[in-house]
Amino acid sequence: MDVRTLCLGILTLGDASGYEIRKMFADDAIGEVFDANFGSIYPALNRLTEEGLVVCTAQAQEGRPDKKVYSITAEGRTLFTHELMKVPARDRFRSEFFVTLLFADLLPGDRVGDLIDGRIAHHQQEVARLEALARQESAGALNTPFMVGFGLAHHRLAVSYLTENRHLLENAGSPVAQIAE
Amino acid sequence: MDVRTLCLGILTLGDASGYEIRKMFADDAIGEVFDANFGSIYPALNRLTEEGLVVCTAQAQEGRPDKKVYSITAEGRTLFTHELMKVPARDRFRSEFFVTLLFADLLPGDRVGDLIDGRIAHHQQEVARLEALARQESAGALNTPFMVGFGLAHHRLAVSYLTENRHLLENAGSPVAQIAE
DNA sequence: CTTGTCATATGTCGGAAGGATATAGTGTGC
DNA sequence: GCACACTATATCCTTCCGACATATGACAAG
Repeated sequence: MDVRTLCLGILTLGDASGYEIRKMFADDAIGEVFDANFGSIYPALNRLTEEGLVVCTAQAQEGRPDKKVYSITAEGRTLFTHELMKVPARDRFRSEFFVTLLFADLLPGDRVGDLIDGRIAHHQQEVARLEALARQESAGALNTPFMVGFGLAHHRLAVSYLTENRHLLENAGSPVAQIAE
Repeated sequence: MDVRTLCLGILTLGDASGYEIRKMFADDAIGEVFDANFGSIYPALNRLTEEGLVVCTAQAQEGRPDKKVYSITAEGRTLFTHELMKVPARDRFRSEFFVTLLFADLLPGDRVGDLIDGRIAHHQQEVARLEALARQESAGALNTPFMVGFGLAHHRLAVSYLTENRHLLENAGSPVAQIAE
């Protein structure tokens, strides 16, 4: 499942421009489970257009630059449905934050605490953002209670895990603490 | 932080071959927070060797093919420490499974349940695997209680979240359920 | 009035890497 | 002897990530 397929999926829910699609990944709950940015979205949309899976209509706007709105074709819908029936590939995850924590004993003593504090704050911001999203009446078709709830559970776990387990790391590089052990 | 940096980090903990490094990503807790496979590990090691950040020693083995063991240089250590002090980039996550669930209403009625069942089973296997890892006396330097605990928390959350919230999806495509609503 | 910032828009480039594939050696089971 | 699994190294091609570029329009600050 590539970004092209994701764009098809999003367009099954309604027409959108490249910029709007990218905003969905950035702001909506779909961004909790899939990441895509301009560098892949625009080439994907261009390719889909060439392949007749979407059609593109240029629109002028007032107070804003012109935009290109993409609509899915019947062929595009068929392909997306077919892709959806495939066995999902395994998840992919990379976190530089956690890799850094893995080598916490190489960091200066207060660096680990700072990193963890900053990270907890980030997750709390995300919780607040998703809670606000959940409260919206017209949150958008991508922000189902299931998806928003998953994002919330995910960020809340991170906060609680870091809070409860930071003690395992925070004295790791401290010679005084190691002498005490 | 790229795979090259990750290889350097792993080699600070001891010499290893490309295959062993890849096995760490596949089997150890580091694989819960960073994904790398042959396609990126070997080019990374070759590049690190060219740049003098690691040195490579070919070793013959009994009962197995020969292997190339990589050792980090002092220059490599310095670079890794320097990289570790950088602000970690944001996490990257993609899950075809959850994307598929996002379009659950396009799936046949029992497909969603099958996907969720299979997914829960997968997470439970991972929990069992990590629990066994946590019980090992010599689990390896990469399998710290913090990292293993994070992986366990993560998979356990997935199981409980899917179990408790699958009802939001499983009647999604059912006309009978929608009439009842 | 000018400059800077932000949001809305589209787009591209170069390097990294993901998945699949290839090859080789060794051992085990049928 | 063949198939399979594990240990090993390696590569290829497609995708995409992060940074960057450009344009339009609105707004704020000096």
